[in-house]
Amino acid sequence: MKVVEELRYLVLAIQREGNRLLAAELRPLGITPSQAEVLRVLRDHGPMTLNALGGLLVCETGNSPSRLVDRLVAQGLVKRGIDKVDRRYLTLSLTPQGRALHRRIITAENRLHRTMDDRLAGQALDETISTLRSLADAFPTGAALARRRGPELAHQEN
Amino acid sequence: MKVVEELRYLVLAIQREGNRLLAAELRPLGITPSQAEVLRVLRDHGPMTLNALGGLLVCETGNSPSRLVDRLVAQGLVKRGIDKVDRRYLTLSLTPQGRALHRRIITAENRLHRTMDDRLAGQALDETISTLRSLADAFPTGAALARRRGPELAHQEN
DNA sequence: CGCAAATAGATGACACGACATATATGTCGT
DNA sequence: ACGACATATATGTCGTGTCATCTATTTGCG
Repeated sequence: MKVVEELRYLVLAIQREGNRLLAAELRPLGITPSQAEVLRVLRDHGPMTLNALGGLLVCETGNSPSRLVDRLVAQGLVKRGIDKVDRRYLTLSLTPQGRALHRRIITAENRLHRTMDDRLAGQALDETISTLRSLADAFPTGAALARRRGPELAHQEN
Repeated sequence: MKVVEELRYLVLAIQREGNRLLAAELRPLGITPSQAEVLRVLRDHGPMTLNALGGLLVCETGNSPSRLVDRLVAQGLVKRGIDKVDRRYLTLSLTPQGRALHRRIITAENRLHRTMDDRLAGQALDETISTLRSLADAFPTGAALARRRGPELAHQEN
């Protein structure tokens, strides 16, 4: 098996299992990993339009995450307003419940991160991270992630 | 952002983009990346039951990939027979068309792999691969992958 | 034998993701 | 002001993935 092919399958396997574990941690909170990412981005990067949100999400490319946001609005976690000046734009922001839930999300995510840390048993990750970055940064969602690491915003991280 | 968290998002981004690119390469062939993985496993690991197939797939955990196989059977790429001795078991194998299509799949995958190689620009991947393996191997789908790497060690014939 | 437990697979339900297309709103050239 | 174009968002469709539950078949134990 070619090296890049093994890399491809490893990435697939890790993404699947990570997602499954995170989904299990989040299930008691009534949300999914993708929904959690939306809440995270809205909390860190303030009120924003749907397109801007899409530009910062890793979990969804290209498309406007209308339906993803729909479910969060339906749960009362996100407020969807219409821009007064240009009625095409939405203004998405967390509701107080959304903000409160996000604190519990961080706890759940930290449990996953602890599990991952244990599996990695103190291995250095620097080279791995930088290799994966050079792969990811060339792509839209990788760029989204880079944007969240962001030049301008040094928001507080959990 | 914590290191393992960055790792998690990088893996997500790379998986998404890789899947998108591969899907684009495979679209002219009328199949999806998951379907391609089934054909690959069936070609490499002979006729097998649905559960055994599920045990070698990275793209789907736990469940029997009934519906995934359904579409391949509908396309005439996979033959689904019933075991004469124990009628609970299926016998899945590639049809000649499935075998023929798999050759074209390899070409498509190689185009993706070339793209990935270019992005990685000759960086050494050894450490990255071994780090990711230590993460993946602890999980079922990672184990599936390990089983595919070393078919000789695999005594999972059920 | 006769029936409970186990095993293989199928199916229902739900939320993604991706692509294509549709709708609503705004901008701009003339 | 009008109409083509552009932009933001919504929606239809399809194929996963995941979990829960269901059916069919075989096994095992009295």
